[in-house]
Amino acid sequence: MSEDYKQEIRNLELFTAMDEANFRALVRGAYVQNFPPRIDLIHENDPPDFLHVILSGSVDLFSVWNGRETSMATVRPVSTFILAASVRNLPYLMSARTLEKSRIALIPSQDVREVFARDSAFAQAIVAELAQCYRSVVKNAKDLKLRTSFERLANYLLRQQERTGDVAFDLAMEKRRLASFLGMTPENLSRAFKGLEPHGVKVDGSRIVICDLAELTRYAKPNPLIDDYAT
Amino acid sequence: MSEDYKQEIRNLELFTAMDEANFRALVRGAYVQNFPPRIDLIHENDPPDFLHVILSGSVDLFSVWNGRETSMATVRPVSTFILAASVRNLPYLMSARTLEKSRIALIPSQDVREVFARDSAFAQAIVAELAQCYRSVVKNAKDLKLRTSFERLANYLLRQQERTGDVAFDLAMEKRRLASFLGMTPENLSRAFKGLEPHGVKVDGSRIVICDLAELTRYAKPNPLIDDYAT
DNA sequence: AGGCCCGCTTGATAAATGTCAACTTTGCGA
DNA sequence: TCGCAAAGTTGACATTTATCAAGCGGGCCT
Repeated sequence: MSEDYKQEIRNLELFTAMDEANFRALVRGAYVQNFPPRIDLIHENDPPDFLHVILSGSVDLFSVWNGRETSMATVRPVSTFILAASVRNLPYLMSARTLEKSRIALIPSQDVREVFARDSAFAQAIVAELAQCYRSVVKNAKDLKLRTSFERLANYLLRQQERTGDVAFDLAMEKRRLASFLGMTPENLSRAFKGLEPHGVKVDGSRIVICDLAELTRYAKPNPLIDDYAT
Repeated sequence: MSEDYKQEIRNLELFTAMDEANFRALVRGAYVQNFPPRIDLIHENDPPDFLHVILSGSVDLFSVWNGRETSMATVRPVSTFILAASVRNLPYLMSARTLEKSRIALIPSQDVREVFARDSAFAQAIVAELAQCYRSVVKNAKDLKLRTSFERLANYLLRQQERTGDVAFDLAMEKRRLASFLGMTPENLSRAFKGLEPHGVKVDGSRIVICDLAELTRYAKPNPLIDDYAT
C-alpha cells in the first residue's frame, strides 16, 4: 500500500490517536483495491475477513430477506464499514456493493482484533465509532417507526438541505435507491415528491429546490434526536 | 451500595474483566434505587448523567415524535442501558420507564468515561457490548423494512419459542406494548394473531401455543441474520 | 357481590402503501 | 443522430395498516 493511502487512512478519526507502530502493523497486511461499479464486495452472512475503508467512490449497504431487498445505508469516503462484525468476529449482517468506481482498503479483521486488544487509544476510538454507528441506526429505526413515508422523505430533504447548506441541491443517489433507503417503493417515492409540492418542494429530475423552507419544516417537524447526524 | 449489589454488577460481562481498583472507583459514586412501576427514569434528550444497570424488574425503552410513541426495546436483568450515550456524552435518544417494580443501579457517566479512558479491559468490554447493541438494532431495522407486520409477529413468536425452549409460553409483555414494539397498532396485533391461526398458532389471553411449529416456521421464514439474538 | 376501569377484540371504514401495466424521459453507445 | 435499455412516472387497483366506535371480559377496589 502506498504511503499516500496509509496517510489517508491514518487521518481517519478511528486511526489518528493510535500508536504509530500499531498502525503500521495494522496496514502491513492491508491492501488497496479498485472496484468497478455494481460489484459485490461483501455478502451478508460471510465471515468478516476484512475491515473495509472506502477511499473514493461510494458503497451501498443492503440486506435481503425472502426475495425482498432493502438499502440500509450509503458509505462515502473516507470512512470504514462493517466494524462491528470485524471486532466481534461475527458474520456480516449486511451486504455491500459499489455504486460507482471505488477504491477500497481492506484491513484483515484478525489484525484489527489483535491491535485493538493491545492499543487502548485504538480501542477508545472504536468505542467512539461504534457508539456513533449505534446511535445512527437507532435514529433510523425511530424514523421508520414513528413517521409515514412522506414524512421520512420530507425530513430526508431537510437533512440534505442542512448538509449542503443550500435550498437547491441534487439528490445524492438514484431515486430507486433513495426509495429503498427510505423504506418505500419507487412509485410511492414519486407520489411522495408530488405530495410535498404543496409543502414547498420543487423537483426536476434529480434537482431539488426547497422553495418554502419554513413550510417544509412545519410539515416535516424535524427532530435532532432523529435527524441530526452529528449527535 | 451493598457488597451484594456490587458483586452482581461485577458479574456483568461489561465489568468482569476490568481492574478491581477501577471497578471500585466506578461503583464508589454509584447508588441503587428502587422504583415503582411506570416511573419515568429517563427522558430522551436529557444529558446522560448515569449509566443504568437493571438489577431486578424490567424497563421499557421508548421514543416519542409528533405525539406518536413507539416501544424500542425491553431491558431485563442483569444488563445495562444507554451505554452509547454515556460514553459519548451525548443526549439520550430514547426514554426509559419501569414496567414493574424495579431495582436499578446508577453509575455516574462521568466516572464511566474516566475509567474507560484508563482501563483497557473495560474499554474492550464496552466495544463488545456496543457492537452487540449495534447489531441488535440493525436486525431490528431489517425486520421492520423487509417484513410485514404479520411476518414480524410470526418471527417474534418463533424467537420466544426458541428462548423458552417450549412451544407453549406466556407473552413476556402486554399485548399493547408488543404491538408497539413490533411497529403496529393493538388492533392490528389482534388481527395478526387471528391471521396466524391457520399457520399453527393458538392464543388464549397471553398464553401462546405453537401447535404446528413446522407450518409457522414455513410461514415466518426466520433468518439468523435478523432473528438470532446471540450473534 | 357489584360495578368500574382498562385492555383487548371486532367490525366498518379510511388512509397509507404496494403492485402491475403502460407510458414517458433520460442517458448512452452503436 | 438514432434507437435502445433502464429509470422514472402515472393511473388503476389490491393489499396492508390505521382509525374510530362499539362491545366484551377480566381484574380489582369497595
